[in-house]
Amino acid sequence: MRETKQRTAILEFLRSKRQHCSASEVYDAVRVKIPNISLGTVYRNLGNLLEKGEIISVETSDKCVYYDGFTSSHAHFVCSECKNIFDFPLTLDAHKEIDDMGFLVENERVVYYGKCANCNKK
Amino acid sequence: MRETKQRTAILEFLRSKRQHCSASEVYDAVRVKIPNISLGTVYRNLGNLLEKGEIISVETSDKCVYYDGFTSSHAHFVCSECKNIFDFPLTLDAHKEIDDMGFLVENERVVYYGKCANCNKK
DNA sequence: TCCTTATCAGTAATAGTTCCTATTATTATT
DNA sequence: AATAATAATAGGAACTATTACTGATAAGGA
Repeated sequence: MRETKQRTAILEFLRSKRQHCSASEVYDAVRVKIPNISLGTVYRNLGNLLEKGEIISVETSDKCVYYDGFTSSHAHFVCSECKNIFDFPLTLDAHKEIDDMGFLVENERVVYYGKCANCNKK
Repeated sequence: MRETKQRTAILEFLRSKRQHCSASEVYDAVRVKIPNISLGTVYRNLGNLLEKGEIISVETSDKCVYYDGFTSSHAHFVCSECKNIFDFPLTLDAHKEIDDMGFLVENERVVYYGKCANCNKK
C-alpha cells in the first residue's frame, strides 16, 4: 500500500476528530485540504484503512456507515433521537462464557441502540 | 392496522425461518404464496412489524438489513475459518452501566469475530 | 350490501456506495 | 536526477437497497 496524501489526510482527520463521521463528512472535511479529492477515493481509502484495522466502523439505522479513528475497542451507543454516537468502555468479561467453550474471540463489535440520557428525559 | 394476507405471510415466513433474512429474501419467499406481491409492500410491512415489535432487525456490514422473527435478542459469533454464525445468549447486565447514566437501551447488537471451538483446535 | 380508507401493485425516484477508465503520482531502479 | 512500472487518483457512470408516489383493491364497520 503506497502512501498517498489523500489517505494520510483521511486518517489524520479521523484521528483528530473525536466524533464518528460518515463518508460524506470525511469527504467534506478532507476537501478543505485537497479540494479535488474524489468521493470514490474517500470510500476506497476508508475501506483500505478498515481492512488494515487503522479505523473502525459503525452501522446505524439511518443506513449509512460511520467511521472512527480510535481503534481501541469500545462499545458504541447510537441515539435514535439526536443521532449522536457515544463511546463506552467494553465490559471486560463480556465474552468469558464464549472463551470457556473454546472459542477464540479476536475482535468484538458492540452497538447499543436507543435514547441517550438527554433525549430520554424529554 | 388491518390484517392482510401480505403481512400475515411475511410474519409467518419470518417466524418459520431460523435465520435472519434480507428484505429481498423475504420477497422471494412470500412470492411463492403471493406471486404478485410488491417489493414495496414487503418493505412497508417489515417496517410496520418492526414498529410493533413483532420482528427485530440487524444491520450487518454488507449494507443491507436483516430481519428476524425471533424477537429475543442474542449475540452472534462469526468464525473467520468456517464462516459459520453461532448464536449466544446476551449477558444480561452488559449495559447496566449505560442504563445507570440515564440512557435507554432499546436494542443491542453484539458480534464477536474469531475462531470457533472447532477451528481453534487445529 | 355499501362506504370509507388503509393497504396494495407497479413503478419512478433517491441516496449511499461501488465500479470503470484515462490520468497522475509514488516508489524502486538505473 | 531521470526512467520505468504500476498503484492510486479524479470524475463520473452504474449499481442496489430502500423509499415515495399513484391509481386500484379489498378489509372491516355500518
